[in-house]
Amino acid sequence: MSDVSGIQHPVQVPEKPVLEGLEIKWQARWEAERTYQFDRSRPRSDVYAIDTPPPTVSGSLHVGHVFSYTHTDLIARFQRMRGKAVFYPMGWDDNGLPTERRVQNYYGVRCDPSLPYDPAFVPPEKPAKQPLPVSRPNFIELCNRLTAEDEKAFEHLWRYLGLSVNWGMGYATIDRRAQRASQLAFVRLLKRGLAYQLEAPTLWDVDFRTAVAQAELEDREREGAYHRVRFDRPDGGGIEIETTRPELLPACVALVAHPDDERYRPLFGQSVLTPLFRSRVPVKAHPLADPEKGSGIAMICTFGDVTDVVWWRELALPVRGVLQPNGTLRPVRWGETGWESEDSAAAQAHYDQLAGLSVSKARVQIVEQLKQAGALIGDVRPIMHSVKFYEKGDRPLEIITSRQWFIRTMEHRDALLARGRQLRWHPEYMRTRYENWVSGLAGDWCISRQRFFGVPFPLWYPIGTDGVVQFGKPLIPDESRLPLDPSTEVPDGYEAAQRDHPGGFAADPDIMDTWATSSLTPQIAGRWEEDRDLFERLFPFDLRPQSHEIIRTWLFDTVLRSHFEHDSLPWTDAAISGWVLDPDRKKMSKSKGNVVTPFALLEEHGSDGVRYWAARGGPGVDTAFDAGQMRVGRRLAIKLLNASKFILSRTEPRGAVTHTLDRGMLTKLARLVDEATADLESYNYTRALEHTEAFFWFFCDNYLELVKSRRYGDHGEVGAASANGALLAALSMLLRLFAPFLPFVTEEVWSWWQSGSVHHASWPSARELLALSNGEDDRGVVALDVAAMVLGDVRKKKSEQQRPMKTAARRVLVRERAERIALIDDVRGDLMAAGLIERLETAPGEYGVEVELAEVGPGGSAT
RNA sequence: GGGCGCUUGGCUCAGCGGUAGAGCAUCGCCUUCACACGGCGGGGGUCAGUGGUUCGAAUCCACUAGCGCCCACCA
Repeated sequence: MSDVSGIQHPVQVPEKPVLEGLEIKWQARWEAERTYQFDRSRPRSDVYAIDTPPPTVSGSLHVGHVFSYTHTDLIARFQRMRGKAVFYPMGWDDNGLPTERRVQNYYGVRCDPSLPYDPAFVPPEKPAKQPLPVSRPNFIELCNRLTAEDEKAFEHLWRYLGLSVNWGMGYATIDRRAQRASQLAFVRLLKRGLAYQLEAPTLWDVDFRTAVAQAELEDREREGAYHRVRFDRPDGGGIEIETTRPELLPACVALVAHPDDERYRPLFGQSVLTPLFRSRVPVKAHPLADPEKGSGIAMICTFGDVTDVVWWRELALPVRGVLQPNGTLRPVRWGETGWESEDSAAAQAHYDQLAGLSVSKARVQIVEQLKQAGALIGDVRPIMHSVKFYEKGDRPLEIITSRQWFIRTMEHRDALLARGRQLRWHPEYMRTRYENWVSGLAGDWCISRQRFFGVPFPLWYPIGTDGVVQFGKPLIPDESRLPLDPSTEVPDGYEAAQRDHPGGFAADPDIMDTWATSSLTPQIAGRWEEDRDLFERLFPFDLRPQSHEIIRTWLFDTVLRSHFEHDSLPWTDAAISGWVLDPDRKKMSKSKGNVVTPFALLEEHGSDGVRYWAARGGPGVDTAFDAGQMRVGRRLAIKLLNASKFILSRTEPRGAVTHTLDRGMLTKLARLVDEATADLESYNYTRALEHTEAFFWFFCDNYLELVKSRRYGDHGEVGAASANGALLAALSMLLRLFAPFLPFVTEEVWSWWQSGSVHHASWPSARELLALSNGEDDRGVVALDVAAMVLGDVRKKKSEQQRPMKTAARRVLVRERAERIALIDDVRGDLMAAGLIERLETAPGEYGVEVELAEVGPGGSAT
């Protein structure tokens, strides 16, 4: 390697080097010179492919993004310097609900799919109080418009932070390529029977009016209340149940108790009458019923919670659904099939007071009715209990029967667990989260959503001559037609005029869950089925970086899709980053109002300073937001400028590294290189930085001071040549070791004396150093350490005596073990110069230093 | 209820079987010719608790407590 100590052009060091402006200067240069462009001509074995997380484009990036994206960039830069062609695209997740919501608020509009497209539509200057209804195509235009603006702002921040992304290789989860991949992958699953549709109870958000998946649930503690309600037994007796959802009483289809519960065993197989509605419902036995809860017997409604669904399915009960998609109780005609009652007129009268009410209002109403009927026993007892919410929703989820699309997961659980074991996790223990999730899967993955801004299902259904839509016979387009929107395009063999007419066709009205697209990021970024040559150079990818809370969604879903489509893992390694915590140890998030604007941070501490802080947060470790660490990083970058300026201030004479001290320093550095390389290979970037930094400060505080006088020629030509050779070699190495962490300052210093970018320089190897110093020098290592120790003790003496460091030491006596005394003689000149030692004596013994300082001169100043 | 992780000086963390470490903060000294956006040096911890394994434990094992996260069928 010619660049170990070679100078590639006349050295140009600024008079007073500063960090200010380096971000602007170098990001422009990197863009102009396409420094980080992906070389797609390289074979798979030379490629390092990263499945970058596409950030959600629904507002602004926060410091947590800066944190975790820096981690990925460290790895990308390391791999690039190791000679890999690094595939590092940036996607944007602009598909889905967050964007819809943001567009609604930003422009003050609401999507009304029944309206026709208005090509002349212009959004209001300021959002109106009443949302303006717009057509679906107009709404989608606004989504695209707003996300484009956000994406520009995001790219600006990433460039300023110094992410070495392949700009131009990106994608957006709503763009044509993502739509095609989503639809293509779905159609293939459908043809293989791995996707299916089903009319079934589904978790439903009544505000968003859409189905949601198990992975999008979260529990929240809410106030609720137990209501003790009396059912009548045919023999005239009563039976009391407790419920938190009395409004679902009309939807009650059975009571259930534990099979071993002696209290209720005699009732199994009999039936009882619901209060108010006088419906006859059976009493059933099921092991999930908990004798300890409430009265030990529960009512089963269709559907109050997921346990109801289990009971309904396993006990083969009928459906008596009362909730409609908007969260109100629907009109019901009592006496019809499925709605039998002993007294239909009374049931109807009771129910009519509930129909049309929201769940919460219906609850208040029915409690009143139960009281009047004498069926409510005792007082209502308030409790706190956890309730399932859609993670983005504000009202509890309901369970509503509807037709939805699913991808099979349950019957592939074992294979998916095996995939999880095949994957290399960083840190290793994150694998457990995946295993917990896969083992706990409760149902297949519901991928359909009743929303607007997303990837449509590319399907139509024939309409019978009777006008009934035949959902069981989907019309699947040829793959060559994808992507398509079935609401505007027409299935083969039909005319546009036949849309929504008997004998014609109907489009599938739904869009896909956003994860149904995000789970294909390797395929989308890698241009699967579009650019076969590229895809084969990338897939399976090397790295999926992501945070731990979306292991159950993004990571799992991606593994699933790849397992089905490619019978492979999507990547070999997953690096899981932690969260950024505020000083109260809470996750930083917008809703808590504790988010720091990332751009202001970068401007205040410098991108290198912020990256340093991020790099100190190890893989998977939640890390406190700490401006102090950013200042430390900034100080390190400044030190690098100044130490480099010093080293480059004199480059001649320059020659073979022969001096013990220099050989010792290079040997230490060679050992550091081996360590740091191994650490980075195993994604332990934090340790690599820590060790590099520790070496660098030792190097500045001790080696530079020890070598200073000799490199100026005070001890002859040969010694100076050795010093300068070693200094330049060390600088080259250190710049390259720091380059992934501090890309701006290292590039700046590199440019003072080297050609090309440090980010394409080869990653340092111990071998190139040892070639220069003619092999390892263990003696030199010890000599350097001893010299540093003695120098430290001399300084300590001066400090203790409150004397300036420039105070001379008349006499220094070093006691040291006999075999080390010879080493001291090897570095005697350097040590005496650095410590301003006038007479250096040695004596055998346990290590110890005696220092005799010069007198304080006249007037108190030291001489 | 199950699982995972964490608990080390005032703060943020490293160490993970061999006599307690770093940075920040603090205190003292020094305007030293690369660096005052600085340098040098000092003080400060019975490594959450209890028990065990070991010649030896912050480091391994068990239990306990606190914090965080994930999961769970939450009448």
